[in-house]
Amino acid sequence: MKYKEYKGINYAEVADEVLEFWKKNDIFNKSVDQKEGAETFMFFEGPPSANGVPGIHHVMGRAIKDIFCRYKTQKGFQVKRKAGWDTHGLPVELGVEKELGITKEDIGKKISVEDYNDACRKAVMKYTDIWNDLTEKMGYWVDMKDPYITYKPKYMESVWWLLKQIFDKGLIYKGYSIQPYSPKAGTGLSSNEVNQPGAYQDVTDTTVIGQFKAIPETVPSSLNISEDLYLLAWTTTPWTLPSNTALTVGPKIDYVVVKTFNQYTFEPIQVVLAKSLVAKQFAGKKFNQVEGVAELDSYSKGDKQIPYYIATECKGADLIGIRYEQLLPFALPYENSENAFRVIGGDFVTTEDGTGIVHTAPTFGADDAMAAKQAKPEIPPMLVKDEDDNLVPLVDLQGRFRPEVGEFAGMYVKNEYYNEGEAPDKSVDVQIAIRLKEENKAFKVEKYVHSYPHCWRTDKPILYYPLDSWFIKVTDKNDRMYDLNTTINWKPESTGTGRFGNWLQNANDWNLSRSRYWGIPLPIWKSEDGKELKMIGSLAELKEEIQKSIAAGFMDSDIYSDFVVGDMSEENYDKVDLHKNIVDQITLVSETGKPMRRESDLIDVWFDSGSMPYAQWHYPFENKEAVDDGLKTADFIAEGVDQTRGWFYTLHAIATMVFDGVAYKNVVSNGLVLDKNGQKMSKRLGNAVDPFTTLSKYGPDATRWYMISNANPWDNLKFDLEGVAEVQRRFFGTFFNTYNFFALYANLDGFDFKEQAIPIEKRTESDRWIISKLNSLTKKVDDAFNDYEPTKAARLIQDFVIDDLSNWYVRLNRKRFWKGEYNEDKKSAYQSLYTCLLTVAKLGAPIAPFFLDKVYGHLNEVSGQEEHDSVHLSKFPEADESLIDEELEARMEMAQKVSSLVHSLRKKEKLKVRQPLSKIMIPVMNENTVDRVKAVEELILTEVNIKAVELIDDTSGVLVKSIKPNFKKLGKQYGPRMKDISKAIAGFSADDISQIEKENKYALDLGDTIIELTLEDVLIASEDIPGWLVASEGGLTVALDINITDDLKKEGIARDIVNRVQNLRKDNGLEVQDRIKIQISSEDSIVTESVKQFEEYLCIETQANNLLVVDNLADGEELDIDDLKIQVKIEVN
RNA sequence: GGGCUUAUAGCUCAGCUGGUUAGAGCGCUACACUGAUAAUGUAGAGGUCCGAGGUUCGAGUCCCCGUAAGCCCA
Repeated sequence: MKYKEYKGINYAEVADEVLEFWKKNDIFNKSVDQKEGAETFMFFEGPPSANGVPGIHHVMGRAIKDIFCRYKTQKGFQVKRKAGWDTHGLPVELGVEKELGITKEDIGKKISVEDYNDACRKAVMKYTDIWNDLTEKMGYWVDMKDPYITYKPKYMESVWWLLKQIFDKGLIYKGYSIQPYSPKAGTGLSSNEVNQPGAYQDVTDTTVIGQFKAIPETVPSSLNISEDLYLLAWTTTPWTLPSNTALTVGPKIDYVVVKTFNQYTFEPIQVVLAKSLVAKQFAGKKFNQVEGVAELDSYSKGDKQIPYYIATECKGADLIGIRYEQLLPFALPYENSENAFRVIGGDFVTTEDGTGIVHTAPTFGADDAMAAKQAKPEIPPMLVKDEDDNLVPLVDLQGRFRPEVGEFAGMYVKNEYYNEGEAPDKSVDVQIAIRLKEENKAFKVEKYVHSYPHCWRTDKPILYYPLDSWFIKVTDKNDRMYDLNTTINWKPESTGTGRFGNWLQNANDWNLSRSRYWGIPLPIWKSEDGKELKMIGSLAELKEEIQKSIAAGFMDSDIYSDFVVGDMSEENYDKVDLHKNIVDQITLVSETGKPMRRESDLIDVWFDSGSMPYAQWHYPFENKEAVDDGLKTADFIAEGVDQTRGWFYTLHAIATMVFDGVAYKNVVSNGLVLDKNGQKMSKRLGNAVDPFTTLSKYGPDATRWYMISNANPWDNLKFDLEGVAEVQRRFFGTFFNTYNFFALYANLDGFDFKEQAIPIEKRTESDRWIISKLNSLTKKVDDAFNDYEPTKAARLIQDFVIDDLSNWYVRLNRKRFWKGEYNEDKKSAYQSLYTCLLTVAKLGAPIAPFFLDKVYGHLNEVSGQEEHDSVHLSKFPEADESLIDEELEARMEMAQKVSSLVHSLRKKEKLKVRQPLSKIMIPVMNENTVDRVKAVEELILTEVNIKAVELIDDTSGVLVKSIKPNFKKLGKQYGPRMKDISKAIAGFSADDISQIEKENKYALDLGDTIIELTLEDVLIASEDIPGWLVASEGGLTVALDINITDDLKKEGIARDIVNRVQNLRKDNGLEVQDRIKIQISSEDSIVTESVKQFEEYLCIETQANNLLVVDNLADGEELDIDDLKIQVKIEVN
C-alpha cells in the first residue's frame, strides 16, 4: 500500500471525488448515527426561502453553520441538524402574482384563493433543486431528506398551538396599527404596494406651522420666560391637527426661543423651534434679525419687515413635559385625555424640514403612534366613541370628518376624495389654515410640493389610518427577554448587548396580522359583535368545534372528516389543509350560540420561522418529551446580522413567552458579503458572484477557507476571487506540497507507520519542536473553535502549515527524508511529519471538509492507524500538554532569528549560502541564552552553512552595550518622572552599564531625588561588536566572520558541484534513486583539489557510484562556478 | 434621526490588560536558491494608525466630539 502521489492537483475535482465518496459510504449519516447515545449538540437551521436562487453569501453563512457542526461532531457530540424551508410570506405571493400576471385584487375574483395558494405552494419549492445542489457542492451537511416545511399541516398545527399558549397567557389583543389605507378602495395597502413605481407622486399641499400655546406653569423656569410661549410645529396634513395629542422634540437637538411678531395678526409672540431651522423659518425679506430686545419695540403693525430676536437656547430634553393648549379643541381622547397635549421626546425628529418640533397625531402617523406609546405616561390617541361604542378616529373609513369636528364635520379630508365636481373650493386643509390664522394659531401657512404616496388603483392619495390588527403584548415581556438574553453567548458580543439588547428593551408589541392569502391563518374565530372569541390550538380542537357548529346548524359537515385525531402518520396529515382557502369555510359556534367567523388575517411569517424549534418536531403533538428535554433549545445558530430583529428576535420572543427560556445558547451573526470594492452585490450592478462557478473553479475548500480566514464572520467580507486563488496557492498549495513530499519519500522507504511510535525523547530537537508546536496549535485551535472564532482557528492552522511545518521543519529536515538508509532517525522524521499532516487534516477538516478528508484518507489508508473511513468520523485531536515545550519553542525561535540575521548579512556581502563560512559570533547576556543557543547550534550551522558558533560574553570585553529603561516596570513605579529617568538612562556610559550589571543596583540621581535602579528596571542589549559585520534585531545580535579560507573555498566549490550535478540529473530526467557515474575536469587546480578532498561527500550527495577526475572531457557539460571553468559528465551507472 | 459595526502599507488583515523602531500575507523592485520547484529565501520601497480635542510620564490601544462606509430601525 502506498501513499497516493500527485503530479498535479485540481481541488474542485478532489472535492467531487470526496463528495462521491461521502455519498457512497453514507458518511454524513454515519457521522450522526455513530454518535447515538452521545451528548447532543443541537443546531437550528434558519430556513431559507426557496423561491429565490442562492448567492455567494449563502456559502458564507452556511460555511459557518457547517464548521461548528462538524467540529462538535469531531468533539464527540451527536449533532442533529434538520434542514428547513421558509415557504410563506409576501415575497412568495408577489412572485406568484407576477408570474400569473395578477394583482392582489384579483385573488378571490379572477383566481380562486385555492388555486392561488396552490400556485404559491408550487412556486415556493421551485428552486429547491438548485439549493440542494449548492448545499451538497459546498459541503454543507444538513439533513435534507427530512426538512421541516412551514406550509405542512403538522408545522402549522404546532404554530397554532404556540399561538394559543400565548393567547392563554393573556398576551394577545386586538388593537390597531397605522397602515397605508385607500379610502376610495376601502382597503389597506401593503408597504410593498406603496413602494411600487408610480405610487409616489408630487403633490402641492397647504402646510401649516401651528403655534401651540404652552401652559405657563409647565414651562421650566430655566427658560426664564415671562410672556406667552408658543411651540412651533409644522404639518403637511393640516386635517390631522384636530387629532393632535402631542408634540415631539429631539432630546439632543438644540432649540431656541425667538421673540417676534405673528405675520398674520401682528401680535407679539415668542416661539420655540430648532436652532438650526431659525434661518429657514425666518428667511427672506419678511424677517430681520435684531441684536437687542429693545429693537423689537420699534416694530409697528404693517412694517415691511418683522424683526426677530433670539432670546434663549436649550436642549430638546428641557422642553419635554411642557403642556400646551389644544390647537383645535373639537374633541378629547376618550381615554386618558389628561395625558394628552404634552411635549415628548422622539428619536425620529429631524431638523431637515419644519421646525424641529413634530406635530404628533397618533391616529394618523406610524411614527406618531410609536412615540406616543413610548412616552411615559402614554400619550392617548385621539379616539372617540362612535354610535356602537367602538373607539374610532376623527376621520371615518370613507375619509370624512366625523360629527365631532364642528364646522368641518362630514367633509372629506382630501379634496381628491370627492366625486367629480363636488369638491369645495377651499379644501379642509385650507379652511383649517384660515381658521388658525384668524386665531393667532398659525405662524406660517405655505404651499409645499412634496412627494406623497397614492393608491395604485384609485390614483388618489392614501391616508395613514389606524387599522385593526392582532398584537402580541411583547412589551409585557421585554424585561424578561432582556434578562434571558444576557445568558446567550453572542458573537460578536456587541450585537447581543447593543443591537439586540437595546432592541429588546424598546421593542413594541408584535403586530401579527397580515392581510394576505398564503400563510398560516390566524386561528381566531369571532362572533359578529366582537364580544366572543375562540382561539384554536390544534386540529383536534378544531374538529371538536366543528362538531358543535354542525350541531348548532352553522355547518353542514366536517370538512376534515377524513382526518383521524391522534393518528400522527403523514398519510393522515396529508388529508388536511389549514390554509386560508379551507379554514375560511369554517363557521364555529360561540358559547352563547352565535355564529363565529374567522378573523381574516394571516399570521406574520416571522412567527412561522420563530416557531421552528417546536414546530419542526410537531411539538407538542409528537416528540413531546424529547423536545421538553432539550430539542427545543439550540446550542448554536448562525445567520446574518440582518436577522437580529428577524429570526433571532422571533425565536427569542416565542421561547420567552411560551417556555420562559432561551431558544439558543450560542449565536453567530455574520456580516454581509460585499464585492471586492466593498459594494453590495446585486444583480443590477452585475457584481454578484455566482457561487456555482466559484465552487467549480476553486473548489469548495479554498472558497470556504478564504471566507473564514480573511475576515471575522461578523465583519463584512470583501469577496475577491483573487483572494480565493491566493488561499489556494498559499495554504492549500503548501499543505499539498508538504503532503506530496512526504508521500514521495515515505513510499520509497516503505514507511507505513505500522511500527511503534518512537518515544518523543528519542527524536531530534526539530522533531520535538514541531510536535510541540503541533500540540500548542491543537490547543489553540480547539479553544478558538470552542469560542466560535473560526477565523482565529483558520489563521492559526495556516500559519502553522506555512511557517512552521513547511518553511522551517520540512526545509530544515529535507535531507533526513531522502538521504541515507531507513534508520531510526529517518523513521522519527517520517513519524513526526505524518503526525503533523494527520493532525492538521483533523484540525482543519471543519473548514476544508473535502480536501482534508482526502489527505486523511490517503494517510490512514496506508497506516491503518484509525478505523474511521473519514476525517469527519474521527476524533478531534487533543493537545498533549506534556509534549508542549515552551523553552524549546523559544530557542527554536532564536534559531530562526539568528538564521534570518545571518542570511541578511550574507545577502549584504553577496556571500551565497553554498559558500561555507567559518563562524558567527553571538553576544550573550545571560546563561539562559547560552543554553538556548547551544541547543540549536547544529540547526543554525546547517541552515546558514557556518562552521561554528562562538558565544561572546562580557569577559571578552569587546561588546558594546546599549541600555534603555524598562518602561512598563518603571512607569508603574515612577509615573511622572519617566521623562527624567529616560533621559538619565540614555546618558549612561559603558561604566554605568557595567556597574548596574555587576551590582544589580544603581543610584540614579535625578537632581532633586535619587532613585534605586535594579537590573530589572532596565533592558540591556548588545548591538555591536566593533570590527565585525553585525546585524541586530529585537535584542539579538549576530556577527559574521566573512573570511574565506582555502578549505572553505574548496568546500564551497564542492557544494556548487553537487548543486550543478543535481541539476544535470534532473535535466536528464533521472529518477531520484538512479545511481550515476561522474567525470569531472577543470584547469583550475583548486577545483580538482576540491573534488579530491570532498569525493565522498560528492558521491553521497549525488548518488554517484564513482567519481573520476579526468584531464580532458570534451563531451562534458560546461559549468561556470564563480569564474571557475569545470566540465562535468554524468552517466547512469 | 437612533442603535450597532468598521476605518492601521497600493490590497486583505494582525496588533494581548496603554510601555517608546506599528507587523504579516499579497502586490511591486532587486538579489539569491534550485531533488518540495506551477515552489522557496533575503532585502528594499511603501504608514499623519480617518480627523480634532482630552486623560496620561507615555495613546494605534482609553474618553469625548466629528467624518466616511455598512447593516438594522424609524
